[in-house]
Amino acid sequence: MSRKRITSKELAELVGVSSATISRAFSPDARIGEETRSRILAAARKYGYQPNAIARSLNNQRSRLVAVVVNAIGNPCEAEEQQLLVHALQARQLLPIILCCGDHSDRLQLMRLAATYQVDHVVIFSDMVSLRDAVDIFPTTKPIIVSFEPLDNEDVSAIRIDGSAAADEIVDRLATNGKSRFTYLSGTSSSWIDKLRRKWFADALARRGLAFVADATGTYSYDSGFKEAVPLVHRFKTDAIICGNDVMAIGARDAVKRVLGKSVPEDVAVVGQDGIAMAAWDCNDLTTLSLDHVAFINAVVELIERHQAGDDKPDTITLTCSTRWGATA
Amino acid sequence: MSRKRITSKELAELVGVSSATISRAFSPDARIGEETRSRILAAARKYGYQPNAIARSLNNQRSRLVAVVVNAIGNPCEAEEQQLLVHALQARQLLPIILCCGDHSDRLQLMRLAATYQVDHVVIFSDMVSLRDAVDIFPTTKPIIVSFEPLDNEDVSAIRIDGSAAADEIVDRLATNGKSRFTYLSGTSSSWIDKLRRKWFADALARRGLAFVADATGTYSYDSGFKEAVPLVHRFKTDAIICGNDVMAIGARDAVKRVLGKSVPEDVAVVGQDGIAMAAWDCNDLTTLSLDHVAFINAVVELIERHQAGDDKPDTITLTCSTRWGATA
DNA sequence: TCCTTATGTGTACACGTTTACACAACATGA
DNA sequence: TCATGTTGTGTAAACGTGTACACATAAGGA
Repeated sequence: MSRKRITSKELAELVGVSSATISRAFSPDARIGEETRSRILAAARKYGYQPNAIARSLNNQRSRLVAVVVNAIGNPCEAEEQQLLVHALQARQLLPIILCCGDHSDRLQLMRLAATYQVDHVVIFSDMVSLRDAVDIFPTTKPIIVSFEPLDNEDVSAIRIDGSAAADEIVDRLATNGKSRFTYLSGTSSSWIDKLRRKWFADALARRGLAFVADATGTYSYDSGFKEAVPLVHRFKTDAIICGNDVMAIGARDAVKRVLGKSVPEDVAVVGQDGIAMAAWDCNDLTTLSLDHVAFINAVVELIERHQAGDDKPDTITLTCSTRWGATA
Repeated sequence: MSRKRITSKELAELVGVSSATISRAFSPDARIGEETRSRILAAARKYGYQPNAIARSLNNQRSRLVAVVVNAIGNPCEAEEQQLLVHALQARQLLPIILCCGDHSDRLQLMRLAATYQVDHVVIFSDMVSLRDAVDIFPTTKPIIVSFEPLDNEDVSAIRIDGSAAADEIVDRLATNGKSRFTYLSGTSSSWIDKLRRKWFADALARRGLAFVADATGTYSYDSGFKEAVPLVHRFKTDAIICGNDVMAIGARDAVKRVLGKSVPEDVAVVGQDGIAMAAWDCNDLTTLSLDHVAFINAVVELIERHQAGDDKPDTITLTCSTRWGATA
């Protein structure tokens, strides 16, 4: 019984006006008689007419679609930002198209597909896609990158995140508590975000004449944190594990306690990164280098709004991380 | 420097053919000379031409967009399904538009906005939108509903989930272990999904001459599980809390252990629902009524594929839940 | 009275594709 | 030889909007 959607020309016929007038009834600041408009809106409600956004986009050269490039949806470490962003977009009548690039075989093709939909903005959270590819695939839409290092490309806007001060704070407290055999558990081997996060801590250690005694690499997942922590403790006698994100930190803590039978933080301290909600749960109470997710998304939205308003001047906003002190370090 | 995107007519000019031939070069089974096609594809690569999907959608009456209506992105209880679905869609060259309806002030308007984009399919995970509204807003696109109760509308396809057998199993074991003062912690007061989940357990209890001694209502969140569990134990002396989802179960368990100082499951058993990955983490090891997420999404994708192929006959697929036995019950 | 200006509406085209139709060139079979 | 079919390509219309332009009407000022 699914009746076809009514078109502006058909509605015009029914109301007794031209299709142009229908269009005017739906744009707030168009020259149209007050009486005509209300007659049209009433008829639209009656017949279930809604302007076709696809046709409008083709005409306008504005789709009001936003490509959001992420690694995964499920992983809590990105989920909070995604949720905030989607809400902010929806409040502005923009629709998000999510691209999961994390384990997708051909990220570039996926991004090209999204590009054919003439998205108005591109937000890149994923560290799996290079800046170079992004501007290549979206030549007309300047992407907004979530960056952890200075960009050499002046055509893109970016949010830069600086955790060096917080890392320094954390290392300071750990060293004061007698820790000396620091190790780093990466989330991935290929990401420059991960490399820079490590560098914040490595620099803080260096300032005190210390260095990581060992490194391991996981997959940003609980299981990988659990598994990789074991040799760090066993073979390298670490007494402080810095993890690439909070989920791995929880995994590492579980391994230290359950598999190795050691206490946290007395025997081995565990530090996370991200500051996700779960870190504050009573059963976790994680010490973590945390980012203010709200400020972060506000910055992204700010850039999008400027871009939407036609301001093509790219800009970079820098945010500073803070520390959440928990029971694990 | 963002050069404008090249159009099919312009490319035609460059290659020396008509724009129709350009189009043919991009559709696999069109009548076109092999030599011409490769010449066009080479030129397309050279000038960065990609067909405009918006224009194609307008012409085709097929957008290859899929509206995915969810409560929230962040909440782990839905995230796994979302991730699987998005991947399946991307593999089929379909793009998901996520609609977060959970705490959105005007869900209906949000859905109407998506409807104007002429989405090909609609998948409704959220229990916050009624079937009636959905078919109303997407009259031309038959929605696929994740349903927990028999549908009275023959125009929609649905996945139905049946957890009664698993609930029976769980109640059986708890009763055998001497539990008798069961309580239910809902995730929301307004959802019929939640009501049906509760009914699975209520029926299982009834079969043994038992009934819930008290009810509480949270918000599907850790914090609400933590908070609502306290009075259930204190005032109602419950010895078995059935929770609306896993996250609340983790919160409830924490409250029982840390705030009330009781042991789980000896003093109070805690049961979750969903079977999310986190439930299996060493620190949680939750007993939970769990759904096979892969089978679930496979069913959704199956319905989408049929619909995409032009099969308009609605169908209902039923899935049965199983039990994950952990250390909390 | 006429000129000017504001207001409301219709006409026609553009946005970038896809595709039905027509047609030319060429091959095939009798 | 001609009728028939196949192949490759161009022409033109359609998809459903938004909007520049033209125009008719009404209002206001001299």
